[in-house]
Amino acid sequence: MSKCEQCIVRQFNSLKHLSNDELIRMSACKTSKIIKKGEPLFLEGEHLNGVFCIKDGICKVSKISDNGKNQIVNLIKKGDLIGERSLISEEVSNLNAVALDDLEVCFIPRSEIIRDLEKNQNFTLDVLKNMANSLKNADDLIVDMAQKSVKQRLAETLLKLQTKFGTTDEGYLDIHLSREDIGNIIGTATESAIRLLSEFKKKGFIAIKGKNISVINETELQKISSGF
Amino acid sequence: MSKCEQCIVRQFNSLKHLSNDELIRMSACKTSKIIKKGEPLFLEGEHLNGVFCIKDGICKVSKISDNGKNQIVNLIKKGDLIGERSLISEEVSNLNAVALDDLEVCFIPRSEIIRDLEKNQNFTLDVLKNMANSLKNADDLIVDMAQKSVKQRLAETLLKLQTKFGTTDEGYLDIHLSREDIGNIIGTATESAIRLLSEFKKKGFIAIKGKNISVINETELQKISSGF
DNA sequence: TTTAAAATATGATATTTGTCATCTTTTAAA
DNA sequence: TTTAAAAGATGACAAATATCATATTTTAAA
Repeated sequence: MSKCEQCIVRQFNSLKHLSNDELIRMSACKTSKIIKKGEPLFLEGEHLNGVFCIKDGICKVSKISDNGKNQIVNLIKKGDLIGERSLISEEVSNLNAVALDDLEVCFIPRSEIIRDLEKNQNFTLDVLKNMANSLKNADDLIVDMAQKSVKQRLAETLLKLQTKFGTTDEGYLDIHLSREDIGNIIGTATESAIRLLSEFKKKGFIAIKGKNISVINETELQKISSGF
Repeated sequence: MSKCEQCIVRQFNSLKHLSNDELIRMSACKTSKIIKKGEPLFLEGEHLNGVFCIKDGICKVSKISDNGKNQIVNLIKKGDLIGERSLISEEVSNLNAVALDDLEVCFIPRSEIIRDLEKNQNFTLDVLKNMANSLKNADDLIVDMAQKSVKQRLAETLLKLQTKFGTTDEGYLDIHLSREDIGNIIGTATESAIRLLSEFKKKGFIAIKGKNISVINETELQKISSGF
């Protein structure tokens, strides 16, 4: 079993504010898991008895609307924590978390996190800062969803994916999404997502090879995203 | 100048966790303001040097999209705090706050709030809980905006307004929104909002008298909201 | 490898929604 | 009160997007 004190991933999230003692205690109670591609980390309505720290892989966070359609609200990657929101609200999860590729996670039990939140002010303040940041991102997304066209949202999403996940040596976005996933991120039918991707490709703004997408003309996508 | 220790509004937000000493210090540094209907409490890009506690009135919180359209992301009422998010992130405001009717607010300087966040764990944890709750609401709104039709969103919004603001003796929603505001909440053109309100009225789901709207058939609106 | 299932692609069409124009009503200022 | 401006209402039309059908390609299981 690996040790939290020596885990590099910790540096990317609020756990970096824990003391050595706290980390040792955490090591003793945490468990590691592998979640296979397509499998859920947790689902809506599920009681999360702790939080997950993503050691490797990407996780899509989504919610089923009243209409029965799936909307991806966030993509979580290596170094992120997930599950704190529900834990802090003392509610069952309001979201689904599903592995986009094979996921390596550590599960930290609820009691341990609560203890740290109550005893370690720096940790709590950092969790608060991250939550504030998530809220800002969510507000921005509300505005985009409400006011931008599907085409604008696709352009914006491609740019955001590039910023968040970077590119491979060949210049492709370092994340593999199905067309359905892309539709579920921008909030449109899969067919519409496919059509617009084809259009962007035909116009030379992007290149596509299967699930590999690369941004060719960032400037043009930026223009489309902001409505010109 | 009124005293925070004796202010009933405090009971509705995180300030209820402050000690008497902390409240006395807050009283000494806070300032009261009246914001006239239509006037901004603060605007996007503005540096908020503190937070506001709403003593009376309703405030619309919005953001201008890249397209130049105004999207209302929240309505804030008596007892709510506003401005903590930007303060915690140490950023300029990402949102506009404009008085929907005459607004009575107290301004609490940044240094005072930061001090309480650093010293009073219960206060911080409550701020965190509220932020977690706001994030959940924001995620729900993202899903609605992305997946529901304008008609569904209008039905849902009317029901939400009733829950949040209640009704007057005559049964009207206890909030006065222009048709433009309603459009800006549900993310549609003012004309579309007007048309759908007329349709709901004609079908007997709601009654309208100027800016007064009352929900007549809650069940039917609920059905529409969830897509039936 | 073979083969069935899933994912991708594209056309045709219907529906939803936005935009623009115009008219009426309400509100607030002179 | 009068009057100009703002808000509300409605029609006509255009644009965006969803839906359904079907074909092709890719993926993964037997």
